Amino acid sequence: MSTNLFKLRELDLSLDTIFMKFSIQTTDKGSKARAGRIITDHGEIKTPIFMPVGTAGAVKAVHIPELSNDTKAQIILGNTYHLYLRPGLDIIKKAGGLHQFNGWNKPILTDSGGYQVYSLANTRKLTKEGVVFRSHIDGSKHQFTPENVMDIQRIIGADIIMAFDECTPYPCEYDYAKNSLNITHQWLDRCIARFGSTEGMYGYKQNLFPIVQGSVYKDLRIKSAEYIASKNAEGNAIGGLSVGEPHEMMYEMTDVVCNILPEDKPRYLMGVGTPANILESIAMGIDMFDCVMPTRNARHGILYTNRGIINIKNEKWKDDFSALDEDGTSYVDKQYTKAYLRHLFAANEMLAGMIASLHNLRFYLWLVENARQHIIDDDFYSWKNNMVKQFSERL
RNA sequence: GUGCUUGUAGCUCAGUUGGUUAGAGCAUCGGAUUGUGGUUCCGAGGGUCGUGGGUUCGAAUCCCAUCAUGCACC
Repeated sequence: MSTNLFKLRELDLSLDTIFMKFSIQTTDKGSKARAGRIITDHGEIKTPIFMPVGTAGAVKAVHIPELSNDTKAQIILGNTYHLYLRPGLDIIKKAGGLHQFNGWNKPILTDSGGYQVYSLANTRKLTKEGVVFRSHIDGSKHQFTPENVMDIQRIIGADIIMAFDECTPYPCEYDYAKNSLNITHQWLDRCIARFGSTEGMYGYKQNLFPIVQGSVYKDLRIKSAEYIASKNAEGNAIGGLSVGEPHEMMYEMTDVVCNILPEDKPRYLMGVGTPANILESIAMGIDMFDCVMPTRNARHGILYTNRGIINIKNEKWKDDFSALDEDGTSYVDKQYTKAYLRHLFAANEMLAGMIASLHNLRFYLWLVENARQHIIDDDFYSWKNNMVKQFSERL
C-alpha cells in the first residue's frame, strides 16, 4: 500500500466524492472525441484509453513491470467467469483481492462473465434467475445470477465492475434481441440493488457500469441507451458489438448510443477492436476500449505498426535485419530485428509471443495516447483519417 | 558372396482382387482471429510411386533386370 493511495482516498472522502471521478479536459472541434481523466482509488486513467485484457489475472506473456513501465498500460481487465472457475473465490479472497494476488496496483476492470457464458461455456440455459452453464475447464455445473455476479466481483475487487448482461450473437432475430434486452435490463436493476446493498471488501471503492445491448436494431439500442442513461451510473458501456456484424452497423449503433449516453460519464465500447475501429469510435465519443486483438494476434505473429499490419511469420522477413519497428516506442522495437522475431516464431520459442505482445500493446497504448494529444491539439479528425488509411496497408 | 526385407510428397507412412485426376499426418507457404481455452480454425503449394524393360484396354499394385536400404548367414 503506497502513501499516495492513502492520501488519494482521504482526499476523496474530504471532497465527499462517493465514487470515482471523471472529468473532460478537452472536446474535439471536428468530432465528438474528448480527452478526459478518470480518478479511481488505484490512480488516474487518461482517456481515451485502451485496456489490455488479462482474463485470468495475467495479461498473457507480459510481466507486470513491463505492462506498467514499457507498454504504459493504465488499467487492465480481469474476468469474472475465468477467475471464479480458477483459482476460485476462496483463493482470491485469501490473497486479499486481485490487485494483491497479481501485484498490479493500478486500476482493474472486471467483465461480468455475460460474454463468456455466451462464448465459452459448453451448455447454457437462461432461467428467470440467471444462467446455468457448464465450465469449459471441467464440465462442472454453475449458475450466474445478477446477485452472485455482483458478490463475485466484490470479492475479486476490481475498481470498475460490469453489470451481468446477455451478449446477443450475430446474426440475431429481432424478437430474440428484444426479449434478451428486457432480460438484460431486469438483470441490471438486480445488479444495482445488490451492488448498492454491499460494499467493497478491501477498503477502496468500486464502480458499477451498466451495459447497453440491443443487437443491430436501432430502436432497441435507443431504448436501451435511454434506460441505461436513466440509472446515472459512474460510467456506461456498450456491449454486443464487434461480434461479426459489418463495421458500418457497428459504427451506426455506436453513434446512436453515444448520442444518448450522458456526456459527463465515461463511455466504454466493449471488445473493440482494430486500430481503425478504435479511432473511429473515439471520434464518436467513446473513452474506453478493451480487446484481445493486440495480445492474441501477437501470439500468432501479427504486428500492428503505424505504417500498417505485419505478419512477421511471412517468409519475406527471414533475412530482414532491420529493427522490428523503426517508428515503434517500445524497447523491443529497437532491441530485436524482424528476422530474429520470425525465427523465434518458427522455432516456437515463448519469447516470440512475449516480444510481439509487448510491441502490440505498446502500439495500442501509443495510439490512444496520440489520439488524446491530437484531441487536445484540436487536429484529431484529420490525424485520425490519415491513420485509418495507414491501417489498411499490409506490409 | 548368398538369402530375406523395404523403396510412394521435405519427413513418417496409407494405398482394396490391377480400374477415374495417387492420399493422410507433420513440415513449408498464405489467410483468419474484436467484453482471450497461449496447444485454434481455413486454404495453398509440393510426387516421372528408386530406375529400366515387360504383361495388360489399363500398373504404385503382376513379371524380369538393375540400383539403393536394412537384417541374417557365409
